[in-house]
Amino acid sequence: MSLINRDTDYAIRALCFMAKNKKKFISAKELVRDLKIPRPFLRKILQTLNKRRVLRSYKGKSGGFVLVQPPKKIFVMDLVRIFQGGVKLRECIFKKKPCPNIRTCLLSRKLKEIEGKVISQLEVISIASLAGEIK
Amino acid sequence: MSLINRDTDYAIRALCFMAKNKKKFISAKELVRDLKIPRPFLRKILQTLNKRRVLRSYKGKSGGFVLVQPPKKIFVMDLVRIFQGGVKLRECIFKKKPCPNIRTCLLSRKLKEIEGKVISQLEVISIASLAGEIK
DNA sequence: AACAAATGATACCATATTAGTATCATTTGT
DNA sequence: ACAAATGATACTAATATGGTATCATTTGTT
Repeated sequence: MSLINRDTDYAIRALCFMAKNKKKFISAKELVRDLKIPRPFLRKILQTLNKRRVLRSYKGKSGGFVLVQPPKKIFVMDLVRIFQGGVKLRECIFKKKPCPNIRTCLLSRKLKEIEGKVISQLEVISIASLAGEIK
Repeated sequence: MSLINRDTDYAIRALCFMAKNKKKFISAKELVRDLKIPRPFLRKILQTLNKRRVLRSYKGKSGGFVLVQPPKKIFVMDLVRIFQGGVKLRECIFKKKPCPNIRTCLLSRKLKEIEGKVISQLEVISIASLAGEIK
């Protein structure tokens, strides 16, 4: 029931590393060395971040990845959306039919409220705030 | 990533039903008929609720289950604890070693905060509040 | 005393999700 | 031309979850 899965987690770490090295291209190799994430796995994540334009990738020798936006403007919630499709704390068990139970729906309503609060909290955690070492 | 799994969900429904029929013993049979939950599955849930003394069971012909406490005093968070072991929105990926990353731990701290808020919200949703039909 | 109707305990299976791996194609600086 | 980088995609393994099946025990009723 983790709010954040491994993809998101690894993405956050990679982005934090990059936030502190903004000057140059960063290759998957460097990230693997620093973050100790399995290489093919990290590459998949970087590719996704590229497609979703959080990063921009450059092929070829001495290629790598660069942040597209400043770390202040990248939020944990963005990554949760990319890698987990958002936060859904309440999937209705009856996916197709309308809920047969009023009670269930009362519960749903309350869970939706909680969900909204969680989302708005994730929307203000920036990569910058996580990357800061001393602060 | 649902906050509530099926066990908890079914338990809530069963308890809501019982909350409205407090007078007599209620058998698994009746609950199955009303709730449309697979029988052996519901029975397992009722057994757990009995062990954790949310219900009390009575064997034998015309036996069944009774609520031990008033519905006002049974909270969704109690059931989440029973069936899901609580709410853990952040399992540290590095279970054994201490986290190698400061950033990860900064994130952990923020997620813990969110988790605490979620828990306190679940702690005030009572079965009574979910069972009420017209209200 | 026997039987039926209820719960108790427990072992099992099937499916979906998740984590992680492997492979080959494409691009590009030197 | 080659090496070093990313792009795309298919596959495998482990774990969690949802659900089923079976047999034992208890107890009211006749």
